[in-house]
Amino acid sequence: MTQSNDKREEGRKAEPTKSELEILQVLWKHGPSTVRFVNDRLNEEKRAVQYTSTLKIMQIMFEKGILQRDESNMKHIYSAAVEEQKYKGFLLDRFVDSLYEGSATNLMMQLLGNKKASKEELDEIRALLNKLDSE
Amino acid sequence: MTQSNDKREEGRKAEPTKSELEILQVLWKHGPSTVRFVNDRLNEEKRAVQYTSTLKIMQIMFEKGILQRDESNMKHIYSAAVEEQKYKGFLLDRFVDSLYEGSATNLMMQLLGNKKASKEELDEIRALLNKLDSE
DNA sequence: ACTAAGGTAGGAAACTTTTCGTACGAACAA
DNA sequence: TTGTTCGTACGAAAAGTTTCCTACCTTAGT
Repeated sequence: MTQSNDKREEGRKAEPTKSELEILQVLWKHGPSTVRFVNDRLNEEKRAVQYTSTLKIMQIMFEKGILQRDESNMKHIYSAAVEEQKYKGFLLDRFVDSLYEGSATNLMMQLLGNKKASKEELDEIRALLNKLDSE
Repeated sequence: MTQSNDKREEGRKAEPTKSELEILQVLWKHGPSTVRFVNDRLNEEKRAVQYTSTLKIMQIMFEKGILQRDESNMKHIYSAAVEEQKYKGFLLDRFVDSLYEGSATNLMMQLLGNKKASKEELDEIRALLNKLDSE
């Protein structure tokens, strides 16, 4: 056996659905929260969604191991079980693989050509490039 | 009325599914093709999939306006109705919006920090940056 | 004319994801 | 104690996606 048993399956967050992603964003942004809180944020920032719908999805995510929860109180407190940067990196890799044949550069090209980046952002990127270079 | 009627709805390719994306890739890469050809490519490069399954999905995509087809022959010739760069740009925007709050820079940071880019790629990016700067 | 091969079309079935109705428990105010 | 509010849990319905079975048409070979 390697290091992976069937207890948590660290690496297998195969397909985060759109809803799951929205919920993760809220938890990453605001930290551990109740279902009520998450649902309110979704309704404010995204779209109308019923309380029990949010609850259901969060329960499912909990079962999948994407979320953790503290059940010591009646109001369960949920939090992301996956690290934001790691997880986004994982999704990014998949995205790059599926659309740009795995070439981050291709994506960059597209991004830069897209006028999505302002002057300041370009400078920022340049700075980062230099920083990476000197390492 | 503006210029949009209900005939084609240019802008509304809401949710490309995974399968749809795979098919688009094939068509972008190889140009106008028969269903048979696309299906063969999918089976070679991706995964086992039945001919009629591919057919079905391509028919649906046609109805959605994502694909065009030439029916003058018995063997319909399908092609992408959406431009590769434009469409990928669209998907990229959505991706950036949903994961990085619309900040391309944030994404870049992640990308560069991810070691997904090699030395040569970094140089390439730098070159592109300079080119953009002088415009 | 007949058959075989290969194509399209349509619909049913299987899965997955999302939404919601309902039941029920705990906390609290009157 | 009783009623109201707010929470969880469960399960079914609804919607979307994917797969595949079947019917039927066209072409080419015999």
